[in-house]
Amino acid sequence: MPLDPLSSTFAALADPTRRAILARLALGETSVMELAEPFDMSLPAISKHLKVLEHAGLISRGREAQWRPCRIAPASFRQVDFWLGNFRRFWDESFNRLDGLLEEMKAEEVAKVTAKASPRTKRKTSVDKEKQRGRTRG
Amino acid sequence: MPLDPLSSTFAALADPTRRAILARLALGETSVMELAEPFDMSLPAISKHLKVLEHAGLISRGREAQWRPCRIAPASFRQVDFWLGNFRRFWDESFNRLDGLLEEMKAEEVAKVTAKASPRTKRKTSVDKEKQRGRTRG
DNA sequence: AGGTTATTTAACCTAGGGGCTAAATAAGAG
DNA sequence: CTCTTATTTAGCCCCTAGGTTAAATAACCT
Repeated sequence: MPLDPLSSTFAALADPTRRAILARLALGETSVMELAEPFDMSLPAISKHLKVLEHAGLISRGREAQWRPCRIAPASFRQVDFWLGNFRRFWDESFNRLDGLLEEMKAEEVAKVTAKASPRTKRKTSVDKEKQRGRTRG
Repeated sequence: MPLDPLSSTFAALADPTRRAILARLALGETSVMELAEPFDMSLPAISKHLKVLEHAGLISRGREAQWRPCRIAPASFRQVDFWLGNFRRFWDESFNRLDGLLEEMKAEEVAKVTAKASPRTKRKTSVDKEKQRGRTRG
């Protein structure tokens, strides 16, 4: 009965209402009432959606008087992104380039600080590297 | 009845069997029989899963004699990644750093042009800004 | 205490998802 | 044509997801 975390997270994301709620929460923490306002739907329905999102680890909830403010919780998003990473090479062409760019910038940053300025000019394109690369993101 | 693309994609990803199938396909194109082999499940069940994945745009299928080889299809993965990008700032530190760096660079650029050089030392925290930001990946 | 606001729980309904078995289709192989 | 292999379709179950309304909590206000 209890789905694995990734399954319940994806399941939670499969509903447009819930994704809209998350989009709203991306703008900042807010109450159930305000979250419910845009939808033509009863409050219990929204309450259920929030429970699903919370159980999926996509949001967390606090308590302030009679309000239960909701906010984005990063963990499950991170897991989804991580899982997606296994497939990124199938579509993200700029993945390698961006990755290279990041390293370059980091190197420059370091160069400034250490004043050692080892010049990076080479890009990597190898495929094997995909596997061994320490995640730059996540 | 017809869910929006993102919803059916997330729904397709919400099943561990289907994710396992995708993981197998990440290793390369293969037949239904071979995809079914690891699972203690009837072939029709697998067939249904494949149909769901195909309808979600996560795989595509060819025809070779009596086989219908399946392979990863990039489009829907890309869409998921794109959607996820709206939330990346919530967990990806390197994303924020990149974002900050980009803004800094832009600011320097502007400074050069306008020759007004208002020194930027502070990182943005405004929420509104998030909306107008063009995606870095995608 | 009694009232108002915010949110959840309970009980119910319906549609669709994921599984099965049996049968149908598609395409090579003899 | 017939046989075998690969895959899908057709029904049939059962259970859960998402919605509803009515009632229960929770916490503030007077």
